[in-house]
Amino acid sequence: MKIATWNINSLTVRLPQVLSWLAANPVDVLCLQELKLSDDKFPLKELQDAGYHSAVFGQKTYNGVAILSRTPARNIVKNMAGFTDEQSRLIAVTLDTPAGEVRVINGYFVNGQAPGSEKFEYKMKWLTGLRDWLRTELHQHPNLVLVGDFNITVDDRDTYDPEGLRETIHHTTEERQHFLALLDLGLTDAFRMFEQPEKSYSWWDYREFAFRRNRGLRIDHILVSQALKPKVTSCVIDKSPRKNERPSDHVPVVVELL
DNA sequence: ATGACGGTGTGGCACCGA
Repeated sequence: MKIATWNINSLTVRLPQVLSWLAANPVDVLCLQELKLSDDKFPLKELQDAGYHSAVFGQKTYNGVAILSRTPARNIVKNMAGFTDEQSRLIAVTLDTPAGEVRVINGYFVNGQAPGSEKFEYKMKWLTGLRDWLRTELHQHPNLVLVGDFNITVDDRDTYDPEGLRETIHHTTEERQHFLALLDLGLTDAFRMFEQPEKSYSWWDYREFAFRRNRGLRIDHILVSQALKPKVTSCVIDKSPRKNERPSDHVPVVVELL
C-alpha cells in the first residue's frame, strides 16, 4: 500500500496533472498541499470519479491541504488543537488501509521567508505547536505517518549548494533542530531508510532552468512512526511530473508499506 | 543583482512562494 505527498501549487491549475498522475500511480493515499482554493471550489466529483474520497481544508489564494484516499477518512482534524492559526496548513485523518488503521497527517509547513523575519518567527512557533500536538497524536495513534511540504532541508545532502546556502531559509540550524525534535518523538525520515540517488530533490525553482540544472532542494518529507517503520519497503521521489507543461515546482514523494 | 518564474487577485501591478 502506498502513500504519496505532493505540493501541487494550485489545484485549479494542476487538477489534470493530479488525475493523470493518479491514473499512472494508483496510490492508496495522496496528500496535497497548496490547493490555493476554498472548499466550495474543490473538485470533489472529479476525484470521486477517479476513485478517491477527499478530506479537504481549503483556503482562498494561499495554503490549503487535502487528503485523498481509497477508503473514507475518519476522525478528520483541521489544524492543531491548542495552536490557533488563521491559515489552512494541516489536516489529519484516520484511514483503514491494507496495512491496518493508520493516522495520516498532512502539513504545509510555514515557508519562513528569511531568518529574523516575522514569518520566520511564525514558522518557529508553528513547528513548536506541531511537536506539542504530535506528542498527543502519537500516543493515540501508534501507526502514524506525517507527510508534507516541510520547507526544511534535513542536511547537506538535501540541497544543491550546501556552502552557499548555509544558514539561509530552509537551511538554518534552528529549522533543522525542529526537524530533529520531530524525529525525537519517534519518527523516521522514510526516504533515508534506503539508498537513494545522489542529489535527490523534491523542489526546483521555476527560474534559471533550475530543474534542468538539478539545482533543487529536498523539502518534502514522509516521516513514519516506530510501529510503522518495520513495514516500510520503499520511499522514492517521482521527478517525472516536473517535466510536464505548467508543472508544479514540487514533485511527489511516495512511501510503500507492507 | 531583493531579480529570475509562476499563481492569485480585481490588477493596469503587488504579494507570495522557496
